Amino acid sequence: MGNKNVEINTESFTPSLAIDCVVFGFHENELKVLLLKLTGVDLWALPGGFVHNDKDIDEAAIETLRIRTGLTDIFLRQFHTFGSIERNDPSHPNFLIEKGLISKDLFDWFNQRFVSIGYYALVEFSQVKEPVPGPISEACEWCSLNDLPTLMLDHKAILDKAYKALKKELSHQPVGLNLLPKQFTMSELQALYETILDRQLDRRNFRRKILSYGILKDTKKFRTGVAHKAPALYEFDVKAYQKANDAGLMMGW
Amino acid sequence: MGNKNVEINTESFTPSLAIDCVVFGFHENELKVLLLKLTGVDLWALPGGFVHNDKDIDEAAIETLRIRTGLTDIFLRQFHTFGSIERNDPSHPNFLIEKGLISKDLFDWFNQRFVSIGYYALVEFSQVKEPVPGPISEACEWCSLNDLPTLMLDHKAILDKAYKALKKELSHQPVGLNLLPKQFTMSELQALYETILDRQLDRRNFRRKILSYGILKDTKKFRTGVAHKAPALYEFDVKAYQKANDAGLMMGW
DNA sequence: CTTTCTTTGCGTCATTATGACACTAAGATA
DNA sequence: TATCTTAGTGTCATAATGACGCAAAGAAAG
Repeated sequence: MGNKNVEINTESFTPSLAIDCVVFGFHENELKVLLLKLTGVDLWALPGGFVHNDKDIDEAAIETLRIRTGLTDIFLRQFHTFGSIERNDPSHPNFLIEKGLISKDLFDWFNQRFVSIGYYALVEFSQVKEPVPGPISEACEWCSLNDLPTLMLDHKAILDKAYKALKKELSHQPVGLNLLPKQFTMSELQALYETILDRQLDRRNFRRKILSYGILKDTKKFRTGVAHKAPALYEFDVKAYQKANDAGLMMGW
Repeated sequence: MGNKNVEINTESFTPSLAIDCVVFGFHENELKVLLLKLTGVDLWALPGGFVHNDKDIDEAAIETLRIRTGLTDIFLRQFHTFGSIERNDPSHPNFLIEKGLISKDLFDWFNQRFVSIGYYALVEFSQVKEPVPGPISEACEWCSLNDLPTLMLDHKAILDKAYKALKKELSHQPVGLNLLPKQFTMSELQALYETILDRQLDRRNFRRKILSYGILKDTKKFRTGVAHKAPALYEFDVKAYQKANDAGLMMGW
């Protein structure tokens, strides 16, 4: 079962090191995460990978994202490194072999102690047309944060920590450019904030505050064809957005 | 020169992984960092260490701190993992051997690619009586952040990032309990904040704000014997402090 | 075509938080 | 006793925030 697919040149990887990516997307007013379903088992995993000996760890994250989503130039943030000893489940390599996910010659590699560097990514949902599974997995899908399947090892803990980091980031940096399409309505932007913060916000106060940052550009266009009054379409003013991002703190939601 | 001292059982360490600690202290209105001076060279380094195969990475940081300061129960935060490929200077192991800092049989170990997990620690300056150097170093001293010596490899970058992280933390969590003695005056607390933020604060507004958080307890005692009006002594209300810490954000300095 | 309903866009108002600054009291020193 | 410096308290104007009202723009229903 798919052993042939798994060709890992373990020689070229830095031992003990892994990276895991929590890829967030926003769709239908829900936060989604990109997950891989292990082949033949009802277990899911975060997209991840190993670190090349002669590459930055950031490169490993970028490469993982490219492989799964096809996207380069993704918003990425390292948020935590996971290195507790319990995360290293000694039965895990056996499990992988039993399920035919890896071949026996990879046992030693997977039997190491791994420390995993966690990254989270923000991507525009619609840009990821067909996420591709890896050699160990049979599916790569967006899963709603509110309805997650069972995750491998400590991946649930990693995901939770990433979500917390994202929540925190939202209070200091204008998140949104990376999660929304080019043009969007005020309501859509607010929905994103409400979803991430998991809290209702007053419509009018939200508009006042977000506009006061001066990072939005009114496109003078309107979303038509939808019910009710046609809402104005906004874009991010990329220049001002970057400036606000560098300046940092604009907190308080 | 001191080769005898360096006995590292590299077998028991997780390969490729190192940890570095940025230990902050506050003394005479200055932020200090604990640094080690390499033996016989005018180069300094952050206290650090390797990770035992069967220990959490956090343990490695705790152990490093214990060895250098004698303190257990230290405030510790993982803030970033450094894994760029440039940080791995291939001439570094040679340098260590040339200077007699390590013996040749350790060459292979030090010649690996290392990824370093950065922690910062906050300690009460006076509690660290006599910081102890390691096998590679001849001195362990507090150095003022404003007047740092030349640091090894990318340790300056690590230190800078730690300082930034501390600054950020200050806006969200009540830092101070760990950096000040049990009892302190309002001015001393303010000086700490001003030092970390590197910015002057209005005396009266600072008092109002910090008191509004309800994390301070008036001890009803006064610092006597000093010049001018005797200032009141405060303590942290540990319970309220922890609560504020858990609740998170109270931002805005 | 008119009414109804929902969403958008703009605004008000009271409360709170913030920054700037004045004044008095306490205690050491001259 | 006068002087000087720091501590402690308060004021005031302005900015930021939270709660909420209302009219206009359409789509849908009658």
